[in-house]
Amino acid sequence: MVNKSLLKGTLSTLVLKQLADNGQMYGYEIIQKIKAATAHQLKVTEGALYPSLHKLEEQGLLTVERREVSGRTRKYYALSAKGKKASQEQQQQLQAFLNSVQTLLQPKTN
Amino acid sequence: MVNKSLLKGTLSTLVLKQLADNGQMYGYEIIQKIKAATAHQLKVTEGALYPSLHKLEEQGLLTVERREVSGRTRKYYALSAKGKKASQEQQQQLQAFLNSVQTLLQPKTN
DNA sequence: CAAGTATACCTAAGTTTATTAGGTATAAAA
DNA sequence: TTTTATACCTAATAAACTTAGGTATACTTG
Repeated sequence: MVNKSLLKGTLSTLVLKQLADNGQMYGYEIIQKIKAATAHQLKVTEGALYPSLHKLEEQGLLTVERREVSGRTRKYYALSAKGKKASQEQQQQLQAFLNSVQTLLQPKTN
Repeated sequence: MVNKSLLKGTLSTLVLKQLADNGQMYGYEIIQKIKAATAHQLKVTEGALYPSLHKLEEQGLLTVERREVSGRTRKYYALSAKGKKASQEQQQQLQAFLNSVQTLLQPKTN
């Protein structure tokens, strides 16, 4: 009943950041990486991730390459030039947002 | 064209926190407080805040009291007992979420 | 004094972005 | 052989915003 995902709006920024850090990645891998990096705190669902990837691709921020790996198809995504720029901008905005929220969450000094 | 609000999901938690810190507050005041506290970084719109307050009230987290002040009606909100508990829980969850996102935003150590 | 700005509340339509709940398919493990 | 992991996908629904209005009073300013 709790925790209806605080993720809204931040997912695409986090995806871009993963690709900025790791170069080529496929969807399933992104999900696992985020889960591992946050000690299973953040769990990106496939229903959120795949549409997000498709949108980023559509916006020209990602390039895609299909590859067969041990019998399965993977779609490797990477940042385009436009995507690199967007990634940096969105990281800065998200950081500013985090700072603001963090400020508001500070315990009140009575 | 930028910045389609990263606020999604966090607003009600921030509202509860404001009330936890300041006791009674009215809607317009909450908007100004958040704007001021974040150096105009976070701007809560009325279209977001008022429905949020109504929902929190509906959930029994807030109590309301109408008051006339210098010719205008204000609705003063305060945390109920249930609201105090919810406020603390939601703060903790939001903090955990911020920590996770912050971790993911850390510059990669190559 | 009139007009604009600030204060103070509200809602409805539309958009975005997630959740939930499916679906397909192969490979590895039990 | 059945389950779990890997790997992709989408459609219906829900939540939570933005945008763009509306009403009304008080204060400020040319």
